[in-house]
Amino acid sequence: MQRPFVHPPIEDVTLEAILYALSDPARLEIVRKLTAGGCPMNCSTAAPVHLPKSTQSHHYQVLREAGLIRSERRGTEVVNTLRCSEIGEKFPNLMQTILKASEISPPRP
Amino acid sequence: MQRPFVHPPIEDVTLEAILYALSDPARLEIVRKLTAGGCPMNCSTAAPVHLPKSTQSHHYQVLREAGLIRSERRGTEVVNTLRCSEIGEKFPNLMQTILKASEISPPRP
DNA sequence: TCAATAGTTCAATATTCTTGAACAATCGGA
DNA sequence: TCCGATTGTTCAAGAATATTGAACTATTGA
Repeated sequence: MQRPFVHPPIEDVTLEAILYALSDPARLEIVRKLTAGGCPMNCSTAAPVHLPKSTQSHHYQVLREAGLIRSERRGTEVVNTLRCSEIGEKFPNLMQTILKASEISPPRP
Repeated sequence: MQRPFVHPPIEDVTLEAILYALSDPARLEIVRKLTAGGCPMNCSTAAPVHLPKSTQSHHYQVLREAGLIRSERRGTEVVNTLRCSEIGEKFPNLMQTILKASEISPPRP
């Protein structure tokens, strides 16, 4: 049996959990795609392609539990949406500023 | 022999490392104190009192390696300063917005 | 009914965190 | 100068998390 998705109410969403969720490159990329593509977007579309699907699934769980995304099953797929407005109300400018910062060129390899 | 502190050049400072460093409540509190107190500030002053000192030392190392603080030995103490201007130039508004968000009331226990 | 699709769950390994204990460096006073 | 106090670092071991292959679930379409 597959467990239903759990989404924390916005009151329980913490800055620390958001920062932690976004501190992983794969998760940050997912959120960037969800923002850019104009949510919603399903898992396989938003996730970096090179990761195993069990790892991807884990990353979505972290994002969900941090309160950043909302996930809904649509048939065989899962559709994810950013919880933009709720987060924007609780933490003004946070997502915009972080996403803007994520456009800065990363250090050379 | 005690190793000298290593501070990454600002080009090597990544958003991910900053977010990760700030995702820990103790480290976020340290940075908040450094900001509020008008840096510089030594370790024992800035760190949450309830943590073992080896843990505190570890948190300063994470902050240092993320590029958030600069540490200098002054006699028996270590003085830490936020690398405000450098970070502010590379990631505009990032620190201000995160620190502002950190003032939001956390969820009830 | 069956195969394909899209994810989830589990379990094992790998990595990272936390912290007590020992150590290092500096300072101030006797 | 020697000693003890102060500040913090380093090490090592156990605790906690992350990663991922493999098995499984649910849904859809033929």
